[in-house]
Amino acid sequence: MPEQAPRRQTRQRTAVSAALGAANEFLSAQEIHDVLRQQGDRVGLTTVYRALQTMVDDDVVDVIVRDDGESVYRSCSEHHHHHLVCRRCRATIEVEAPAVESWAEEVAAQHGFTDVAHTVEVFGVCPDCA
Amino acid sequence: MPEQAPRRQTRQRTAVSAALGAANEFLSAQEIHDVLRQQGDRVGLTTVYRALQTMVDDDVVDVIVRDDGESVYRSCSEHHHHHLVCRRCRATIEVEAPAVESWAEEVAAQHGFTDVAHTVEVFGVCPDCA
DNA sequence: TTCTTAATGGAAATGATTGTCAATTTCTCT
DNA sequence: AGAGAAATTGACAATCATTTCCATTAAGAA
Repeated sequence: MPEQAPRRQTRQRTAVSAALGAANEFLSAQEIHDVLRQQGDRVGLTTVYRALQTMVDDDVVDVIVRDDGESVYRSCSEHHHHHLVCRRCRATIEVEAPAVESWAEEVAAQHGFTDVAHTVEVFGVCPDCA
Repeated sequence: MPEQAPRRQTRQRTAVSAALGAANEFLSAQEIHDVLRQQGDRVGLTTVYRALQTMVDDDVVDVIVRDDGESVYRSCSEHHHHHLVCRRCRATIEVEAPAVESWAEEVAAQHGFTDVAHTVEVFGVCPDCA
């Protein structure tokens, strides 16, 4: 199952990766593009989108689609996890959800569903913003 | 907290509501618009969007944003619940998630988060489609 | 170094959703 | 029933994130 896609190391991809690594929150493609520009890294917006997409495919970056439909990205650890996100400052904490994992399996099984996946995001206001 | 917005009963709103009630799956605004048109109900697309929005505000309709960023709607029961959705035929089942509720509270509290909310959706392939 | 092909990026296209605003309709009040 | 204020409608234009195009550039293997 290891789908080995050719992936060349370019200045642009490195830049996107670095920007994402420096941030501790979810950023949109456009925000990343702005950050890079302010640093003097000239990278096409299209390229930013493409870089993010490949990183998502490679499972080194997480995506969530916000309520307004915009996608936001964040570099992540490899193992399965979920997020606790501050709706004010956007600070993000990765959390484990063993209870949820088993619950999802169970509910799905109960109804005869297979090939199960799930999305879980928790939103709130962090201590600093409260 | 009861925000009593004036809501007039119109042919269009009734039509959207009925279409949504008849379906047992999440439909996009455009799909609802198509369904109505095929029934001979001539309703403007803009109006469909607005009707759905008010219904969401009134908590009689659920929305979820799909991975591609498109919003899909479904009439729902009043109480808090989550969804088990077939990724093939889109059939949807409302499920309770007591374990998840408490887990979310707990995790949020652990990190000092307040004003907590969460989203949970489970996807899979239903028995009929498997 | 040369070659093959992935990667880039600016501009144009796409597609869902929202804004505009004049015309229409609901519903309350008389 | 009639009048009138305010909500609603709908065709079209405008937004805006994301994608497509495609000619140019650059990465990495030979």
